[in-house]
Amino acid sequence: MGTTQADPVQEPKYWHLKTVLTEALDSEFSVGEILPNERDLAARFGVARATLRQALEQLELEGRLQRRRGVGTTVAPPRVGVAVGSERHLWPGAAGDAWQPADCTSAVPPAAVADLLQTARDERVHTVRRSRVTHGQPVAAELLYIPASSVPDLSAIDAPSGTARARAVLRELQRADLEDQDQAVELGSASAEDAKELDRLPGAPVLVVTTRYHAGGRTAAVSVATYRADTCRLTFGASGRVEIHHDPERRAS
Amino acid sequence: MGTTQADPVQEPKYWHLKTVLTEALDSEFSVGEILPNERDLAARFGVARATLRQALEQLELEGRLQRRRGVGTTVAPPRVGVAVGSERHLWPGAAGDAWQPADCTSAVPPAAVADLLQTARDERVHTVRRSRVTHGQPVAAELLYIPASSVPDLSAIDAPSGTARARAVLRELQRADLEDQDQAVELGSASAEDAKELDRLPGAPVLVVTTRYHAGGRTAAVSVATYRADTCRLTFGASGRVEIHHDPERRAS
DNA sequence: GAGTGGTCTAGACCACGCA
DNA sequence: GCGTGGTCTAGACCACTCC
Repeated sequence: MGTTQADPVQEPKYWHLKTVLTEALDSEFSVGEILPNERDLAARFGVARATLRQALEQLELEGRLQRRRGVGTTVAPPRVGVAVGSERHLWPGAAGDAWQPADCTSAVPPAAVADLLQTARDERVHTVRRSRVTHGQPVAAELLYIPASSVPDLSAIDAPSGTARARAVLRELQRADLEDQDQAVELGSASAEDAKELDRLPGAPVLVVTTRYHAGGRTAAVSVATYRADTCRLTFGASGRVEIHHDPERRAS
Repeated sequence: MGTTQADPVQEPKYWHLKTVLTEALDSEFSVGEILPNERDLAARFGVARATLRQALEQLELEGRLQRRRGVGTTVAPPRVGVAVGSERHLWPGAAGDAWQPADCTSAVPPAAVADLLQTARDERVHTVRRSRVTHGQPVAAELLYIPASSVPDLSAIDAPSGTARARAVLRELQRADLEDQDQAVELGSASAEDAKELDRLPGAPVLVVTTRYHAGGRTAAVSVATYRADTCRLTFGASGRVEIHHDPERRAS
């Protein structure tokens, strides 16, 4: 009855690698430092490159590493805390918000958004693109969906598209009374378009924040914002910011 | 102006595969249905199994698929909306919350948590494990860190560990005035321990929600909750729930 | 034991950033 | 042009679930 076995419980190699690398990152590397390339690292650990990459991918997902094609792998700084839920009762585009309007067009929203807006599935709405930058780095790309009925007085004289129109639409939106807003966060992967704005490859993991703005008893606007999951920590309802930590991996001893 | 490009712009195979599969899922499959196995699918699409897997991994990440070793790949139901930020001004363990206490021990918290708690890095605190179940499925595992000073009247007579003690600690916590709470969400990967509770493999993507509870001008407790990223959509501050949609991938036309 | 997804290998070529 | 990470292949074996 030998349960005595020291049981090398078949921990996958890439998992063990991840542990080893994590410890090395904690003790022997400093932020911004570049790691040896993948081929060298794989050789050093005696594994195939694909296996090493599996470990690196997880570490990048956890925000410990940053990899760039043609450049190399570097040690990532701690995640940035990004306030997402603190400006309650504020319209998008309110003075001093962190977003920069980029463009405005008109389009039929995805069915899911049309349902949130309670518009017909083939109804065109204003779409405003905005981007959010922190510490000089792009952290989020947003698409705002605003039914024409939410900005009834939008002047036809304003520019038909572009940044100017984006500002005009947001300005008009401010005139309604914002009653409430609610948000949801889920994991997604960057579309080709978002990826470009976020300086990542398509498919990169993102945190998708969907916000509904309520006014006049209906949903006056919907925002779909995609945040870089590797570099961002979304904060909700905090008063003071605390710049601290990461590594969601390690728990109690 | 030539946006006319037929430009075979070198879209990676796995990306194209993902698109094709997504469309197939939308039109030809229903929730719960099982897909052909990976070897067959790969053959059908004329790619290596590894390439097909890259596409499946992304789809699973986006909550469209569910894969289980030894079983197969099935079409996942839409993500569940899980209320996370609505019970403001409520202590963990308040009557009717969604959590079920599982265990309670005492341990030195990770440095990051000790900093949040403003305790010494080698100070032991109470740690309460809880789990959250929705629709019969486990969706989250939580670790609560509670300094002894937050529950000063905890009777030494209570059970030294186990569910009973967990309840006792939470009960004592209610006696303080909760002044505020703030939360942060970030992407992480499941520890071996969490993975088991969440019925996933270690390393599975999770949304890590860190909550600080403020009372008496200090941080009275810290909660680190890990939610299954594949199945959960975290909702904040909503009044009414709206069960709708997913696919954060598709945006405006 | 049969069939599934999970891990791993040892190669190859490609896209990109930079000098 | 060189070195980097990103994609892809065609195999192999393993861990798991279910019959």
